[in-house]
Amino acid sequence: MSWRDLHCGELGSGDVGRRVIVAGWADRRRDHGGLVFVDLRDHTGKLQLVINPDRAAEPAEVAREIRNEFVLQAEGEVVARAPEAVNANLPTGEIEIQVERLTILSRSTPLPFQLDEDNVDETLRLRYRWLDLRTDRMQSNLRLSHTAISAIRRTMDGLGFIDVWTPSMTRGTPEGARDFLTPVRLQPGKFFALAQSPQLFKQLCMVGGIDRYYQIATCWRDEDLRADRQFEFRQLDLELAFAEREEVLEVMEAAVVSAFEALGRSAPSRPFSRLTYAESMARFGNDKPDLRFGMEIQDATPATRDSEFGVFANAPCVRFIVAPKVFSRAELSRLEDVAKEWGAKGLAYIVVDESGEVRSPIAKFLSDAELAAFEAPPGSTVLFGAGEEATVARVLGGLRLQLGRELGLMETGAQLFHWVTDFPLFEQTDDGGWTFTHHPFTAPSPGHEDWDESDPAAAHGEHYDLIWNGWELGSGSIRIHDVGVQQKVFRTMGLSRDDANDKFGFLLEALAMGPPPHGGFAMGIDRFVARMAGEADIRQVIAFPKIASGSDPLTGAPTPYPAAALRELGIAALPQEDSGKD
RNA sequence: GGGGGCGUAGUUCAGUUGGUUAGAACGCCGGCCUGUCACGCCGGAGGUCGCGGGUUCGAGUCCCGUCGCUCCCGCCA
Repeated sequence: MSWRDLHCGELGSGDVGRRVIVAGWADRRRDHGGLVFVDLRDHTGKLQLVINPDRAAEPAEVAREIRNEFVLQAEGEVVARAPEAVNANLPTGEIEIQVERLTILSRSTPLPFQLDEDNVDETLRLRYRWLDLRTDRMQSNLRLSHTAISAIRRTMDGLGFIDVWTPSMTRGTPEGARDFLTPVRLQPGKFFALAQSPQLFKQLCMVGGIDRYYQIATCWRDEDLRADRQFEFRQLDLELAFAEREEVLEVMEAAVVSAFEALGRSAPSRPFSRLTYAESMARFGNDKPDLRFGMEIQDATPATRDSEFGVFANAPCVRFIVAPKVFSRAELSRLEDVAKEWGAKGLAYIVVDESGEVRSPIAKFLSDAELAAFEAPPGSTVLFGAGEEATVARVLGGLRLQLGRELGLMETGAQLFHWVTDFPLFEQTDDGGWTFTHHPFTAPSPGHEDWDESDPAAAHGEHYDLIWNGWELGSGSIRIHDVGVQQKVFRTMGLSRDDANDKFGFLLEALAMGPPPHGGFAMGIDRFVARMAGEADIRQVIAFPKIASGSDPLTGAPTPYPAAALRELGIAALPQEDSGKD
């Protein structure tokens, strides 16, 4: 004997005459004094129960006690509603259950918030997440997440990948994000770190002959939380032996497309388009360009080389974007503030109004040839960046995105996926040293193996990012499988031989024992799913997320821990200083 | 570490240039109601206006501090 014969949303007019047992939550009770209606709800939908005291006296008594979110079991006949009583807004609206037996399986106190209320404070929702999970929004998000991830898993399975579990507790890597540390009783004074990613283990799987590895891997990073960042998150993590870049990209495209198809969405067309890092920086001002709109950055450096406008003539780089709007003085002043936040000293502009007339504080310095070079149609504004190339790119890239949002240019409904490739292998640190752009295991591009260790700026790596409408979904690379090259990368980073051996000795050893060429990828699954669900933050697709302050309002974690227990772990908590005092 | 926004019944919100008893809707409690589906009608309870201090005859409203939540920058190999 089971609690129910079928789900609430599974009944229809074809079931009329059946006698069924159903169970679920009381979504709403409408008590007419005699007749009582109850909407019974589960994850499949709602179903109307009718309790008629003339037909069933005992259920009518029970129905009086029902309150919102009581859990009920009802037995009765599926009956067709009279035509005027059909509810067209309800999928089960043509029928109802004429209740003959009604049982309250569990009761509920009044709820801390209404499940049908919009804009409920998120911390309150998370404090009572078990209630929030009952809402259509969360039901739909978690099911969408499952559908997408299942499809991706099936795709990976079909392509010959096997799911290999790698450790959560591993060795700390102080040069990455901050680690979550785990003390261990058997090794007092020492710590495991929670894995920031399975990177090294999946490479070791390749050395171990696994051939094709994947995992929906949980990763932990002790950094500030954001709308798209949690302490712990999942990534689709994969690695292929004997792989060239094209194979990795094909696998990722197949995975992404399969998720779209599983959700019944029109999938992005393959192959995804490509852009080099240099091209992306020049045309869009960043390495994760939003291609849903134009307003591309254009170069004016040659045209302004001999400009009478000193700012242009003296700048190593002059670029501009043309916005399709005539901005007012006040708007331009606000845009200048935006530009300054991105590092500009000011914002030069030329307004070309609807009649083609030019309005600009700098126009008098510009020759006709210069003005002609900007090609601004009537009804537009040219915005300039002048200075160091990196700053100009950042400023104009920032303005472009800001204006794209403000002018609604992004609202095209397009789902644009593309690759950014050919990243520099190294980038300069604040103290003048060099560090990896992606991670230290990325292979140099063919022909870039002989970089100058004191000035490696020109070296390109076999690194690629996957971008979706201006969001970085993930990144990957062909890895180094030559122990000498790996040692050279560590040297370029300023890591001594001893340091490298201490931290990554096991990798260097493995690379010395027959590593196959290999490469892979990692994609943020929660971010991907959040976007698929149309959610602005990943908390809405995670069952029990933390809030921005880094705590869990449901359990109250993290909590202090008894000193005696800490002692056993070989650690002690420092006393917390009063805020506002030294 | 820095910057912006928010904080008023259980919930979502309103609250005028500072003004005397802080409102609405939903929810909750009680009563009535046999075709509703956001059921309806009548009645009721429910507020340290986040907290502390200040200005003022008078503060939800102005000022200072603080706490909480949130978004962003830094950070996230």
